[in-house]
Amino acid sequence: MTTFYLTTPIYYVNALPHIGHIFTTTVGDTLARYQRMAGLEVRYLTGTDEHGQNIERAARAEGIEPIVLADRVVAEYRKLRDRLGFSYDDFIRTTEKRHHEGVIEIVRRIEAAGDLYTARHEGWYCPPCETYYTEKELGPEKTCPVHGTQVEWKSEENIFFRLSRYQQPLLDLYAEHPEFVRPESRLNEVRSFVESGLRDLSVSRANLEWGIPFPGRPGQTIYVWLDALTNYVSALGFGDPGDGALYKKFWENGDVRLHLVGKDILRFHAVYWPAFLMSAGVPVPTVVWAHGWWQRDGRKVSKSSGNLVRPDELIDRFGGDNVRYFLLREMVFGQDANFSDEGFVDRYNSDLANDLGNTVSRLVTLSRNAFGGRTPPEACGDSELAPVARQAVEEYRTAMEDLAFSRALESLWRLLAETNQYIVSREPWKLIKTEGPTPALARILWSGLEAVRIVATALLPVMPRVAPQVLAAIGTATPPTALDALRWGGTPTDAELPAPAPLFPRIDKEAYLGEARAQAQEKAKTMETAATDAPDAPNVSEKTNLITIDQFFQAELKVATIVAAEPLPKSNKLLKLTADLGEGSPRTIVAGIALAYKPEDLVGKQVVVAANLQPAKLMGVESQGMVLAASLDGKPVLLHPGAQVPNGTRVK
RNA sequence: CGCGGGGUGGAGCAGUCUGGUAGCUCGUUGGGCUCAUAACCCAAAGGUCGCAGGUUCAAAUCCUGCCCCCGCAACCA
Repeated sequence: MTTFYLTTPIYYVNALPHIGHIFTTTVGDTLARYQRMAGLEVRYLTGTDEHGQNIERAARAEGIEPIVLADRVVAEYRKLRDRLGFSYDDFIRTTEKRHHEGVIEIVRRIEAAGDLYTARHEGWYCPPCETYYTEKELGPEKTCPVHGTQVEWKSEENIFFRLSRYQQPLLDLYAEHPEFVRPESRLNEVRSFVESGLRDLSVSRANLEWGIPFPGRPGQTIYVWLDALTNYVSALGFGDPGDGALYKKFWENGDVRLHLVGKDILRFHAVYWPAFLMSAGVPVPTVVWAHGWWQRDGRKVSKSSGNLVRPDELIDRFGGDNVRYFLLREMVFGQDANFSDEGFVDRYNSDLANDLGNTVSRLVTLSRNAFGGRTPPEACGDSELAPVARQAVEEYRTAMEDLAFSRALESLWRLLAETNQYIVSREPWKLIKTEGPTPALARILWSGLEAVRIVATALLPVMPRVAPQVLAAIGTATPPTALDALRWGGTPTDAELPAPAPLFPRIDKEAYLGEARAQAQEKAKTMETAATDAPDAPNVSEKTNLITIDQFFQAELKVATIVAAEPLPKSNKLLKLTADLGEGSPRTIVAGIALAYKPEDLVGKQVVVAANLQPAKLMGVESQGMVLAASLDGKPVLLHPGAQVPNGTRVK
């Protein structure tokens, strides 16, 4: 039997699951379910990446062990299995013993191949980035190009992997297997990266506690990619002293080994990972498939702007399957897509409530009325709808094989539209009155039901819980498990037909949008307060949003006059302000207001400044305070006193 | 020369690789139907496919130049 091994990326446990994780796992799940129905032997893997300095730091900040933090986030991921009906066969955590064994084994093989060497690595290092930068990349005054904070001169021994040795083998791989990277456009990206030259890759860190110790290299810890990527084989028992049957079946002798990834981590999966495997003498994956990102209301999703799409409320409100449908229908696989509450409700109402739900409802009612609460007593093999359905199924299958879920669903919905047209053109409600339950009427209604049955069957991989309900509603109590059920002819004749209940009740759009807005505001509030006491920690528990007056007075807010303002070179958001707080010498304050204010308009204005903030370097300039502004959709609106007051006046 | 994504009827998008009458969903307007979840069916209005050149019998699609928008702290798929 053809094997089909499918993986999602393993998710980093420093944040709660969001729409992106859910999307990738939904895609994998739908594909896994589809391929199972197609008769392949499927194994579907997901999991979590739990090592690294970021986790360590976040845990310490909360005063807990990293594993405790990891456990907490993992619990959230596991909850999604039930909430969204995920059917993965395995969930791997990089802190598990089996994973350690796999990593040790792959390192051992890479070492044996002579692809590891130790070298002193010296340079400017940014701790938050965990990255070295060259002089050229640094900002003014030796600052990190990313953070704008001071970098450190660091010198440490690292283990390097001879990635450079695999440049040509990788190019050969891409040439021989152009399907290795999908979609095709991404292959060019990967190829040109490799063609531009590969440098050896540092695969260890010297001062990293939270990770897997590098075998035979005391003091070194295996760094992220060599650790994390290996999960795809360690989960199959690679490196396990046992029989390794799963590994042999699904990897070594497997037919399809497919990694789903987001476009941001494509390079690691399409370059580093196959290079590691080639070195270790292990087969490379057959496909790395990259998808795009979800945006929120047309903007990139980010924690700081508070526009995360948290899946919980959506699932609570609409159910997991409807969320799955939306995600798969709305994103053209491979490209970025946009999430909005309005778009969600529109999609739900028009596709699920109007088209699918209503079509079921009208057919069931007609049938029940005509045939005494049962399906029509006569099938219709040569229905006009049959060839239409056949074509829809064909398009659906082609699209599903190509991970083009939105196209697959479109073709099913075309069939639904045709079904509605068919019903209208035959006017069965008139026939019931004029001629009664004739064989002709039976064939018409049976055809309609059959078309819907095919749609619902094709939806099983997409909506694993709701699709069976649809099937049950039209007389098929046991959902089929194989794709042959997509052939015309499966609707039972003269079978019991339960009274219709709305499967997809319509949502009142205006009411829902109001509701969603109120929720978002509520959430923004709790997030703000949570951010003050645990900057990077996942906020699982409820936090109160009340502070005491003493806490409030910890912030020294003072009035200051802006005496000078100039833009910061190379920055488009920052202005460098000189502000008089009545302290003798003025302060330098960097403010991210350049998009909303011109420097010349600010000079002479009085503003409110948080005066006892820790100084911070932004683009190499030390900022000695913060100018207060109301934040309106990310655009700052400065606060000014209602009347001129002396500089340094306390605000309370 | 920092990197990347994008500009297609009112909104959101597909189509661009592999040129050949511009398509989908929603919305709007008019009509129909009454089995159905104010649903469904029919019809209409609405687009110089960012701009300018070029190649071609033919360009949303290929080439050149330009304009505009969005993202690029961490996290993250």
